[in-house]
Amino acid sequence: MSEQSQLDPNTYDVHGVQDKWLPVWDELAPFKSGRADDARPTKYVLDMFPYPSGDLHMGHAEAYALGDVIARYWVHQGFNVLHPIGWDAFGLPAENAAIKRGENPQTWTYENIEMQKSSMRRYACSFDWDRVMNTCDPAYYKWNQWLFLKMYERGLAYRKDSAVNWCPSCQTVLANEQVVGGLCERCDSAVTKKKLNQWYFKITDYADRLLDDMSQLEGQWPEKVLLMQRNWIGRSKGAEVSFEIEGRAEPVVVYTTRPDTLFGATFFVVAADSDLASELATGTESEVAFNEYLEGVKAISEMDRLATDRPKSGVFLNRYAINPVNGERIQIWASDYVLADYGTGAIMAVPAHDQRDLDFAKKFDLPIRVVVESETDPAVTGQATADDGAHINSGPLDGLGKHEGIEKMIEILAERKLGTPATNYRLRDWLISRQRYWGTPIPIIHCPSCGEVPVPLDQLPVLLPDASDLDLSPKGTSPLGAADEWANVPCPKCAQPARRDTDTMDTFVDSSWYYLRYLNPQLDTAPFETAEANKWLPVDQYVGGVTHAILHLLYSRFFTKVLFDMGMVNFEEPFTRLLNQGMVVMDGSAMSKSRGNLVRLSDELADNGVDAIRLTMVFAGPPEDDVDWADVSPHGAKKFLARAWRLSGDVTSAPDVDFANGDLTLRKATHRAVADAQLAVETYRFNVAVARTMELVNVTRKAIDTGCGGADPAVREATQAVAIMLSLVAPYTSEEMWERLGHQPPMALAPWPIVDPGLLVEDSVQCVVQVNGKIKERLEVSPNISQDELRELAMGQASVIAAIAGATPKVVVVRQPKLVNVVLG
RNA sequence: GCCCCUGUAGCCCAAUCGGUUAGAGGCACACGACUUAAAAUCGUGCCAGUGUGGGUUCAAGUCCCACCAGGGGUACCA
Repeated sequence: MSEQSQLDPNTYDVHGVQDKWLPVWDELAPFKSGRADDARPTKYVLDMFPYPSGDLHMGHAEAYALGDVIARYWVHQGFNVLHPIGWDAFGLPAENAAIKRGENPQTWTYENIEMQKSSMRRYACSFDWDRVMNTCDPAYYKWNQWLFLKMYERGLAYRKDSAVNWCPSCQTVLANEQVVGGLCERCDSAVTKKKLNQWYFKITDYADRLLDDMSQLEGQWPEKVLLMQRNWIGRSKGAEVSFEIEGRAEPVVVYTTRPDTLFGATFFVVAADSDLASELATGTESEVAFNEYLEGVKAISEMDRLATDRPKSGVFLNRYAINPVNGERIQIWASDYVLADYGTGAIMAVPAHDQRDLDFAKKFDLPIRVVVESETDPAVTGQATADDGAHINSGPLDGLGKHEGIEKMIEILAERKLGTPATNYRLRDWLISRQRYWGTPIPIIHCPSCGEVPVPLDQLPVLLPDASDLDLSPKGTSPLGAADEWANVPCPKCAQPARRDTDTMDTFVDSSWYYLRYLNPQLDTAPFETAEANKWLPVDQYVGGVTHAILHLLYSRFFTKVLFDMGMVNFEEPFTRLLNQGMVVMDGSAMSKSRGNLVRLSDELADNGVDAIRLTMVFAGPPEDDVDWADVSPHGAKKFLARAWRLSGDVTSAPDVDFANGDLTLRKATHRAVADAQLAVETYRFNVAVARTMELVNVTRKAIDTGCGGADPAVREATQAVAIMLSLVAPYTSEEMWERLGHQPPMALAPWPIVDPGLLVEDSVQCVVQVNGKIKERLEVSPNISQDELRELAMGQASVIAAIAGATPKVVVVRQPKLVNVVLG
């Protein structure tokens, strides 16, 4: 009571309730999930953890408001909910900010984390604050290194030379996701390729499982995300076929999805930038022309390469391959339309049935042979035909359709040992090396005599050297390379002078397993405890932006499968349900300073308070849709909260009053509202749940003012239901209402109202009687009227008899209790 | 180019299974109350036939086909 006296009981004080309840919640810790004696069933709600670049913004406000609805709902439903938060704290922005301001990336990062943490507390996120962790803590990245070494042991971490994305301005490699339209996402320079020796995770070993296990996620993840992952993995089935090359001892293998069109292969193309192309060109009269062409190809920027309507180019190598099924001598060309790193880097070209091959054939006047019957002639129309049809000009395949043709050809090739069935993937291994400072050092030591030597597990973590002694500005090699004292160490095997690997890991490694670290963020003997993992995981509900639809979610799924194979977890998919929230935009476009449409979260919170902003986010529309701040009304949300709050002051019955004697109409409305809201929350229609709550507030207001009055027990029942439903989105208002209603905090732990099915049943429902679909009569009938009874009743109505006018009904459709339709001839 | 999603009042959005006269909620607007007045607040009210054209059905916002518009994904993957 002493606390309440600080607030004016007649005025809804937005900031007053925040200041009042925040310390109380800190004290009561209603969302603590680690108690050993907790017998409640478990749920794990996970929000994608934030990157600590400055304070929270509108996007965070939306995402965390949505995750909170689910977490708080499950708590009210009696679950022991694990809802943790941490920071994805390694990464380039910290390094860039440090370079710009001359600060230490570590200082910058931890300052931002503290700022975000305090904003989140005030925003009343239902996090378990005992489980906080940051990926840049040595206690965390130690286990990145441990996992890396376990992967290395299993042959899943390896080094290779490869052409990687390189930004000549930033002087660093870029991940695929940092190349936008061929340009560096930060400085807009044209990205080039550079051959470097880098570390990779062998995610391609898991391609089939990553693809096939998606069937478990069907219906639980957005269809769009599953589709994007399927496309990204890009499994295709076909065959590998050997072609003899004149003047070369070894045959060359090509991959094709259409082995049935082999009789239509009229030339052969190798990727211009492949080793094979150079080898075939060397010593021929085309060598000079080829080298010129290759230089030209290398000079083309990534951006230009992406142009789809680029004309085909290439050079004849003056070499010939032999078509294995018909013995034909076919020309070998080099071109950049064949990719060196997909399949075998060489193809059989079937111009009649592949558009790219046809474009090439027409440009260089190469032969075109139709082998699958179609109405149009590709050579004339310029359109390759890929439809099913009968094979022609194909010897033993003649007359067969596409599917049988493929099978038959594979059979023939196998018999003659010229080919085998084969599967190819678009997915590439995951390049994890970064030439950056602010990341996890790769725990490998390079020894001149022993080669790659893993850092012994008992010497982990390999700590980052102090940034203040290093030049972090981009210069094309890792800043760690300059830390000689750090890098020069004796080889763990032979004790001779050796050198640490100076690259750091991609930060996607950090986020691939953080959901397991929350179980025991302080644990010093393992990344996590298997028993705890099997108790809490897989995550029941994951919430985050669709921007991570492919990379983060694919990598996390990969890690989980590796951990499963290592026997460390007993599940193979980490996230059971996934919700992708939309973005917060302004006037239809993404907010940005340069556009001048930035809405500051701190301003919005100051004007309307935490609850109103959370409510606005949730009520704006379906959670997957973008919230356009121009279309919503935080002020309206605040008004509604005041309206709801006012109810709690008008309830005059005692807290323990028996609802059974309350006004029946209001009781029914309450139970209907709770039942609807419950269903809406469970099906992600949070905006609808809010609308139901608003409706109940309106009905209760009327009951108090012009109906049964504030003393009726039903008014208390309704108002308490409002408070609980509201606690999913507006925890401060809800807690305040709960106290005014005579209850103890924390209201977050109050049980969800139990719906009485008896109160959902109506005494009577309206039934329409149609004749030929036109409404002739409305009847009040019992909800459990029988089909025959209703038919009889309807057919007896004067208006219906008049409308039928003596005709014989063709059919009478009865959908009791709501509809009868009499259909005349 | 290919693939996917979405089109409901001025605006944001609702509408288990196909089933009453499409409307739960909100914004905006109009009017009324309060006020010297205005703002704020409270109350009352208003508006579309579901992008277009076909089809299936006794019955279509809901299912099917085509087109149009908007949004997203992808980029020569053989």
